[in-house]
Amino acid sequence: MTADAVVAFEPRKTPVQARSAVTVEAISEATIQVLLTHGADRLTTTRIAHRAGVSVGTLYQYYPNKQSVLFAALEHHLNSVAKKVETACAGACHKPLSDMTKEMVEAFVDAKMERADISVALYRVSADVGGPALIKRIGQRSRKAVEAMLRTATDIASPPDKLAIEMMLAAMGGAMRSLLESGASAAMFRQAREQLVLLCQSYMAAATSKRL
Amino acid sequence: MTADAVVAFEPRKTPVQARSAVTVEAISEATIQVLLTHGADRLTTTRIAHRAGVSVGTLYQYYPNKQSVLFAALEHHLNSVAKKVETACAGACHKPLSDMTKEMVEAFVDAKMERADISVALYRVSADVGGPALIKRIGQRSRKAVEAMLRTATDIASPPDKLAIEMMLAAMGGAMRSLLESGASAAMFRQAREQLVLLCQSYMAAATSKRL
DNA sequence: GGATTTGATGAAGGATTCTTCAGGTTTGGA
DNA sequence: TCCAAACCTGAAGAATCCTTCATCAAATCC
Repeated sequence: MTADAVVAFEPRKTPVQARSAVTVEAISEATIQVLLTHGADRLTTTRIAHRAGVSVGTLYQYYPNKQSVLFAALEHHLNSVAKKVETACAGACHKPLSDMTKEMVEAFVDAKMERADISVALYRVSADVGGPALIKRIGQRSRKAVEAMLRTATDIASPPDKLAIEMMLAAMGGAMRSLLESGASAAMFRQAREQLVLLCQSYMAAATSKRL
Repeated sequence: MTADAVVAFEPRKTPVQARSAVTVEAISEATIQVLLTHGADRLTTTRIAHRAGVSVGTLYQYYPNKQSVLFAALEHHLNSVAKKVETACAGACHKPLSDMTKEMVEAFVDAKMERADISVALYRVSADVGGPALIKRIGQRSRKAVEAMLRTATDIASPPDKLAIEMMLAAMGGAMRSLLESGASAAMFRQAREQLVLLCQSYMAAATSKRL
């Protein structure tokens, strides 16, 4: 998974008939399932194919290699989370800074928690698949969404700058990762969610020098 | 690297003679070097041994398996960082909250940055070796150090609670990871350091309800 | 100086996994 | 009905890599 290997991550063939579309979906699902039930170490292409109810050859008809299968799963998950954050940002415009921050953070936490098991499983393989680069890319998208939202805040003159927003997102993501990987209880998550909101709110407020 | 495999992570034999102590040290160094020059994918026990100037058999005389070699390297790095944070905490007692926070955060950032390359290389293999569990354990140690420091703050009645401190440390570590993995420039790091200090300061202040 | 313990060697065993491809099956249209 | 394209199969090739162990060298002790 060196950087240049990423070029070989694109899917190999696009489904044409309905049955192959089903196959691809099954492989995608199976990947997560194998990850959850067997762990990252015993995640083999053969096992994924078997779980999906197809043969290995079929898997390799749609993905050029094992990494691309995992990459697709990771990408799907991160996109899903990012989309929810973006939706929350769009829905929280024209409100006070702390309100929009709260809604955004909660959307993120909830998106991650919704399938905590998948999140944790994917953290485990992220590094093997160029996860950091993907996270960086998707993180930029989220940053823009947050930035756009903050520009409409009703109680600040100018929004925090780019770096501050990136910092907040990185901190938010990192804190969430710690929590998920430590296998915290549901009760602890409720408290942690509040804390994370507070953390982001206080930072956003502090990073906003001038108020109206 | 499932949980039960961790039992096999302890070193196999302790060096008795001077030459073997040298060997162990060489293996440790070589591990990092191979990781940096060849990448995580081409990190093999044979290569590590070769780089260390010994044979594979020697390596297996001190480590029960490949994972334990990496685990030792990760542990060494994290301990080193934690120690610096603890030292900073000890040296920042009896000061205002924001001062101690600043010193602590800066110590952490500087410790990570000192060998940014190693930090990044180890992030890459962390998951393969049970890194999260180790991070959790060492994180607890750091939390206690921070907690003890905060209890001596001159300008607050009671320090933030356990969860808040854990949250801050998780956010701080996560943000740092993001930064390092994104390969930010030195100039950006200087700004990021300030931002991270601000983030932690504002959160600590917010998490402290009652002031004197 | 000889015996014992500690340390080092590295070829070879053993196991696993990724990936391919030649050949068979199903689908959909003409 | 028949054909071409799309799809699927899964045994086998090929490449790695981890780990061991019988054997040799060095160091320490008595």
